[in-house]
Amino acid sequence: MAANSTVESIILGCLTTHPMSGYEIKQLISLSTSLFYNASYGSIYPILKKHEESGLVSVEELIENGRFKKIYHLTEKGYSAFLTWLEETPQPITMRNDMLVRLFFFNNLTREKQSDITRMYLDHLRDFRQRLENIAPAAAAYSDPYKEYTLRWGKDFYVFLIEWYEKLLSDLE
Amino acid sequence: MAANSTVESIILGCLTTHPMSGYEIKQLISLSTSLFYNASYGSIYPILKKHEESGLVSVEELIENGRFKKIYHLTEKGYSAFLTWLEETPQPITMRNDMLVRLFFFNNLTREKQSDITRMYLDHLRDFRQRLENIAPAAAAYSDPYKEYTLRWGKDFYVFLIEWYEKLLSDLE
DNA sequence: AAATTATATATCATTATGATATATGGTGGT
DNA sequence: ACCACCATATATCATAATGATATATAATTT
Repeated sequence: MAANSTVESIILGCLTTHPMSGYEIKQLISLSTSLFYNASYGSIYPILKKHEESGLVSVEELIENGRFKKIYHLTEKGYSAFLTWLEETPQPITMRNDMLVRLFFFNNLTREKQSDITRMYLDHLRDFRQRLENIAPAAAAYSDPYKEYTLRWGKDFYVFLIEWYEKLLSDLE
Repeated sequence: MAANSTVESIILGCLTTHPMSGYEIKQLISLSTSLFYNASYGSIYPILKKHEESGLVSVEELIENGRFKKIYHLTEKGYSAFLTWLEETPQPITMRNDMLVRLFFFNNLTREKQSDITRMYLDHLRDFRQRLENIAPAAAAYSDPYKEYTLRWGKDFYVFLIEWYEKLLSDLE
């Protein structure tokens, strides 16, 4: 019923595999969806509290190795709300692409500084792409083809970006 | 001097071409950078006030056709702060990609619903791409190659997305 | 003449980030 | 054995940004 936001739904989605703590949800998001949709502790903990109040999750409080811990379980109502969200029309992409803003105003820089910035950015893109390649084997162990698809998207996107800025750099020189 | 944020710098960047009102800045952003970096009135007006207090812009208040209006001028200090920001290392991309979150959790849907959502999304992408093609002639009139580059990036990105989801759809079917 | 759209500024509740605070358990080095 | 550091774990807060709404007038369309 509840018209959940995307972050609210990601949290429910994480809990579909197994019950976990807020900390583990954050870890999972960082390793998987963060490339295309991130969430901070400052979002996650308040949303978990809200989900509890709405009955979408239930909380199991326990002490593990002497450490206090809250394990969140997805309720039937929570899974139903998640499915309702999942079937909705996807929202358009929004992004914060700092490099493109700089390119937009490149006419204020010398040709040399333009090339410097583009080269620096290409280094970052190549580095990031390599990190995505490195986590590929771990993701393959998921045995969920859709998790692999989203990782594939990330790699394809960074290949697109690298080729695009390589072309830009050669145009500048 | 001032460690400006990207939105703060976009506003300064807009004023490098000619003095304009907050309303005109918003219009300009919507037509140009919004694809890769958007800003709302709720950001723009408070930032303009802040820029005025920092001496990065000066304000000219006037009445045009009986309507009250504030025209913001970039000061030398403002242009200098803009250049300082422009030469900094670009920040990594962050995005909100709702469709990829749904794909990440596609295992919770029937094959038919998966295809429906993907097809709907492809319609949206094709529509959006067409709108980008339509504004191309207007942007060409800028006579600034870097403005054209960023528009080119937008079009290339949407071509990438359309091809990617066409492939996904054929995999699903 | 009426309705709608465009111009123009401003604020507000809500959402989200990034940083910080607090605390304990485990690991590695000397 | 001790210390430093890192991982686990929850929580809050100032700051930032959105999307909506309020207000007002001019211009355009019906």
